[in-house]
Amino acid sequence: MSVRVRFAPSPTGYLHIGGARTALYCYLIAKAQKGSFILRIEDTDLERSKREYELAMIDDLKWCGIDYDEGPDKGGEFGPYRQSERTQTYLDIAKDFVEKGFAYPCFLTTSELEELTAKAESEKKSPHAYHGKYRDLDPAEAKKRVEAGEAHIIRFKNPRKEWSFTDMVRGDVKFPVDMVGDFAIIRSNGMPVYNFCCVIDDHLMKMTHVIRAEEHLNNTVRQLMIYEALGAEPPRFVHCSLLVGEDRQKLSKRHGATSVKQYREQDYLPAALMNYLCLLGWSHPDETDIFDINQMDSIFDLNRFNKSPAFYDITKLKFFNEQYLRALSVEDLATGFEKAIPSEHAYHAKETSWKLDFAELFREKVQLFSDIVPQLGLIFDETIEQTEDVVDVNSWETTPTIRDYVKTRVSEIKASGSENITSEEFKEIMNHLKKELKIKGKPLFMGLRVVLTGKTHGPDLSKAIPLTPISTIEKRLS
RNA sequence: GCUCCCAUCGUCUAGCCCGGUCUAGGACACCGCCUUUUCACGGCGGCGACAGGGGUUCGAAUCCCCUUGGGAGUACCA
Repeated sequence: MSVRVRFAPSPTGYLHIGGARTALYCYLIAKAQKGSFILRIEDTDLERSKREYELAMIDDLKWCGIDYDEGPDKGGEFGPYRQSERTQTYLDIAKDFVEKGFAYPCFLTTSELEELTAKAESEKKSPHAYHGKYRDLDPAEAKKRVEAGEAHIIRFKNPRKEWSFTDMVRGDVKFPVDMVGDFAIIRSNGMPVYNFCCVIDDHLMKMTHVIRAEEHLNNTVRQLMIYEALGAEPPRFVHCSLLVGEDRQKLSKRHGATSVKQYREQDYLPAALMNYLCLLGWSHPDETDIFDINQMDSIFDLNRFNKSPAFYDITKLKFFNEQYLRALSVEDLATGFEKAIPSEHAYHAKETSWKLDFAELFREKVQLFSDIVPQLGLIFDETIEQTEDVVDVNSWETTPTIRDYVKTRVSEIKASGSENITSEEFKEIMNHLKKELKIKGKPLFMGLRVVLTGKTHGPDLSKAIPLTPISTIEKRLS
């Protein structure tokens, strides 16, 4: 039987970094086994789910390079792939469950439930100890009350036995009899609940593997019960490790940039992000770390998951991004810059050679700008448009001499109508300083750099200066 | 509280299943040197870990138990 794996996000926000990693794993496993990868939208929580998020998620997945075979916008043999469009299926099964005694209507009101939960807490009992109040109500009477229109939910009747399953990452996992109570499967508004829909769909859509993060591990016990009631064989479960922040807690919004969208906006390269994410909880058999996720084929082995939670470290992400940035062709880099070039450089940007020169210059210097490296737009500023004086111009005694001479030459060049200093002219300036003024070594290079850029490090001057408008240079000299 | 899961350098991890080849390997970060008449890249090197305690064994990072620590779940969220 061919492998079928699904990624089932809830459209309640933008695609999360953790979600992207899970999606990536699902995608890679499906690919490695030549199976199918399915996108299913779990939007049964009417209040929180929004169509715009669904669209944004699909868009982000596309940006990540994670392509699925079946999904809400693609269709497929087992659709629809949006749970809100499958409500009747769930309701029919719930009804069947009630008739067969696997589930029952519960008339507990929200306030009653709160009271019982508080009572359980004070008695140091498990909070679900009282959820089964209507469990043994006569079915005929329950039916009568439901038909009379009394508010109710449908609860699953916990068969109260021990459960266990073999997780492909965790190994054998056992759950005790009273781990959960009689949990809800249909809300009072008539909408079904996650654990119920998830199992029904995984069954109906013929999933062979359920791959998700460890936060769902405990849900498995409820799901196992539903599989049994359905008379269905559960799929293979793969609970991979959680992504955590610096406080070691589950990665969430408060940890900073945690949505894929934010990295897109900062121009991170998707291949770099995927490569990094792939290694957070999984290891390559060859112990290599830079690799193309699309060239893994059967290398992606689900026996290589690490069980412990992984810290999402942006410093290391930046390293991956740098590696990918360097590997880009000069042409691709130049294309990437196009949108980032400020209008005052428009005359430059028209020249392909200028763009290529700049791209090449940039590539050499990627590391230098590691803080802002992903942001091509800002790179431009850092490389060419350094405006702040961060260094004392007089830290070298030769600096004033250099500045005076450079000032004179720049005025001359400008007077001749040039918009920038050519490499030849720059070389002449260097030679003059060297030969006529006898300045050499560090004072020469650093002096020139400080005079021209106001900083003590940056790209090779002979390359950067010809790319800088003469007006910008003049401003710095004044 | 209860249940489940986890535990190798600061971080991501290899090794663990099938004990010896591990004075524990790689990568990020950090530090140093070399290269470059700057910075960076690159090369070389350094710092740096088997949570603790008991077993089992000739031998344990690897197997077993306990302790400690961390995390997740405990919803009419997913």
